[in-house]
Amino acid sequence: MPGKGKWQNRFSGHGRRWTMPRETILQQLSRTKKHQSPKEIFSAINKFNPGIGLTTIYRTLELLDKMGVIHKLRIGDGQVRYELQGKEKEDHHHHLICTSCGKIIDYFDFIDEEMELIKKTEKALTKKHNFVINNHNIEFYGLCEKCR
Amino acid sequence: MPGKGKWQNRFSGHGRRWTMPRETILQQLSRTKKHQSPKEIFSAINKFNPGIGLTTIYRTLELLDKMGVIHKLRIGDGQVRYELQGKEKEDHHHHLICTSCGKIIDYFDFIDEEMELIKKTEKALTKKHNFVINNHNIEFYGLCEKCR
DNA sequence: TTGTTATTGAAAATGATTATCATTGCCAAT
DNA sequence: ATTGGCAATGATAATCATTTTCAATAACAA
Ligand SMILES: [Mn+2]
Ligand SMILES: [Mn+2]
Ligand SMILES: [Zn+2]
Ligand SMILES: [Zn+2]
Repeated sequence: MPGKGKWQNRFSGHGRRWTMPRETILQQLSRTKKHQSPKEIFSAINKFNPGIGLTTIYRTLELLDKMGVIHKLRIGDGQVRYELQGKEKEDHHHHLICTSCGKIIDYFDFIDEEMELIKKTEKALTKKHNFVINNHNIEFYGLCEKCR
Repeated sequence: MPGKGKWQNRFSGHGRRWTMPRETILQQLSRTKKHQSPKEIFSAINKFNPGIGLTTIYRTLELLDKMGVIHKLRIGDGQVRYELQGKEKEDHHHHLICTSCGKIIDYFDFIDEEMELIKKTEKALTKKHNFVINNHNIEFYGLCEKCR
């Protein structure tokens, strides 16, 4: 059944429901590659759909993150940020964060080499500390073109 | 003038003052290798020195971080954490964080290889995005022995 | 010793996130 | 197509970490 919406199938039949707010929030996340905070998402949606509450945004984002549909970012600016989680290997990336203005740049360089190192490290750490690793995070901090 | 305290010289003569609260906070940070939150540091100090306020803890930690004496950690548990910043190359490490109980493990494995990759990436990113990189952060998330 | 001013601590303010709870509406079963 | 159970919602209040304010204090250069 094509045209049902890209994500609906991930909600049906799991005790979860496909609702208008969730669809709207996913649309807003799809609309840009920016890393949006709950408040930003709320503001954007609120302009044309004032019915959706900030609480729902928070809850939905948390759920989508747990489902692996989106990715939660904690740069240090006082609010959490989210971006859509691509499914392809080429979508995997990390971030360059300006400590002055908060600008975030996605970078995709050396990801292969990085993945190799990550795998090796993961393996060693899993064995050494009896730890199951599910995820990793790499970020560079510095000053962007405008701020330095 | 030896025995003046390990850090005093970093405060004198820079418009900064060497005070009892600062010394106490640095002592508390030295007392353990744990990654302590402001509140935890406050509680520990408060037991034997109830005069030092939580506000001062916050301000001092921020200052020490800016001075490069300590390192700020933002794992996702709702509060910032700090650890002493070692000066030797061997002190450089990253973290393994349990998403269930919040346990943090320092690891020092593959740091050399990592540094090589980091340098290469930094170089490329600096050129490509005209960005000055000052710092980086790497962490693995997963489940610790007890939680999995 | 003294004047300047960085530092401090108590209290209040801020601001993001979470909890509560009555209401709504999705959807599987009929 | 209807409906009953319960997941989801939204308004509101509560939490809780961090920041701001401001008057009092104390480090330290002169
Ligand atoms: Mn990104
Ligand atoms: Mn550490
Ligand atoms: Zn910038
Ligand atoms: Zn654990």
